[in-house]
Amino acid sequence: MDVNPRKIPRQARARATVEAILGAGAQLLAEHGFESLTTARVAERAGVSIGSLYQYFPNKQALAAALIDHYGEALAAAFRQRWRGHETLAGAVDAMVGAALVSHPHGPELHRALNELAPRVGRAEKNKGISARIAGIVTMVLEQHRHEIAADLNLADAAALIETVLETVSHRAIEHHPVTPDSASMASHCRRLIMAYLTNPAPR
Amino acid sequence: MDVNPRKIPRQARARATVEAILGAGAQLLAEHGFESLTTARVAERAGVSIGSLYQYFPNKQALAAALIDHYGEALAAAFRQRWRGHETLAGAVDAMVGAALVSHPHGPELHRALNELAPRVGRAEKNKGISARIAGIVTMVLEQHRHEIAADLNLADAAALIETVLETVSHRAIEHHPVTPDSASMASHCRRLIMAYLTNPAPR
DNA sequence: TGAATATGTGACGAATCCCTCACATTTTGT
DNA sequence: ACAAAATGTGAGGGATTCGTCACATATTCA
Repeated sequence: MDVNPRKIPRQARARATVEAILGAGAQLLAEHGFESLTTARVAERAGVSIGSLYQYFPNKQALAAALIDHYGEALAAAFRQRWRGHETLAGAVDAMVGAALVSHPHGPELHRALNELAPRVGRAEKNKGISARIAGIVTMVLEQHRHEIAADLNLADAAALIETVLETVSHRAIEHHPVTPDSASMASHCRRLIMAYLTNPAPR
Repeated sequence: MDVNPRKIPRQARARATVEAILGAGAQLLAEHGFESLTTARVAERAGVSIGSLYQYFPNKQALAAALIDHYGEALAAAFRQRWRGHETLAGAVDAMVGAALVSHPHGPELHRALNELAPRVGRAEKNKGISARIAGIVTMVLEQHRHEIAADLNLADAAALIETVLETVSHRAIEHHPVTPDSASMASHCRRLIMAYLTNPAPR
């Protein structure tokens, strides 16, 4: 299945069309999921004709892949800008948890939908790459506070685990998990979880 | 959308038919996801006619809901049987992590697919209920080792966080996350994460 | 055994969806 | 200004899907 763009927009008008299509696709994907995402509905919401959509995206999967690429980059960029300049490890962890809890620039539904979608449109690696980049950022932050972290902890492994925890906990917090009292408490427990893990050496 | 079963099977033959339909549905859901799950394909894989399927499930959503109920219960039951009789907190945590890493009695794909599916067929609460029950089991385990756990930690909150971590980490470990070296290392880090969280009081 | 009930079948109508194509309109470049 | 290129349009073909219905077969029970 060819997933490459059929034609690149040259005029400003065409770029606006593509933007409108991507925006409409993101909205509908977040609202109703992929199985009820139809090319006709996307075109309608975008305010363009179905023909215009197929001029830039050869098929429905290509549209989905474009959405994953477009909003995945936005997510990683949003995360990168939130961890700079913290003097202490506690401050950096605070920032990371805070970032995870708010860093869904286009809503958690869209984030989840794109995650589910990626492996079905040949973009599994792309999405894993985003996670890996965020884990890389976390690794860098941890390195800056190496002296506060248990010496026997491998930073790359720890960063991968923390990235996983951050992503999921943020999802759960936002969807009001029944056993989770509220987001503030969740964030506080999450901070404590990560700090305890980082600063205490393995027992025995 | 009515999601209740249309008719309950009375004869053994009918029960076998329903079982075959549920089994086929689970297989296809895990293999290809919900958007390519068609009633005709489910019936074909189950070895029954399409008409038989519609005798017990009024529509496609009802079939999905039945799958969620059926396999959700199986998951909770599988988890409950793995935590009994551990003398130490470390042993209990080991057991929980191990359970999370293997307790997908019908494969992680099915588990993920059902999780994604629940909110779209009126079963969001059901799935949250399963998580809550697992969190409740974790709470009981923690209570049995109260003396080994930091006194200022609320056990219910901690259990909710741990349940979340266990579920996601197991997903990631199985799908071979790139930055995760291997499952064994993942499990070891996961144990350390949870133990550090539980046994160390909040700093300052 | 025979009637009543339960279960199984699969062709088919109605609805929906993906995508194409012939053509209209706008913009660019000379 | 005018031709060439870029962009936009939407009806409709071909394919797929959901769910029904009239009928066949199997089981139960008196």
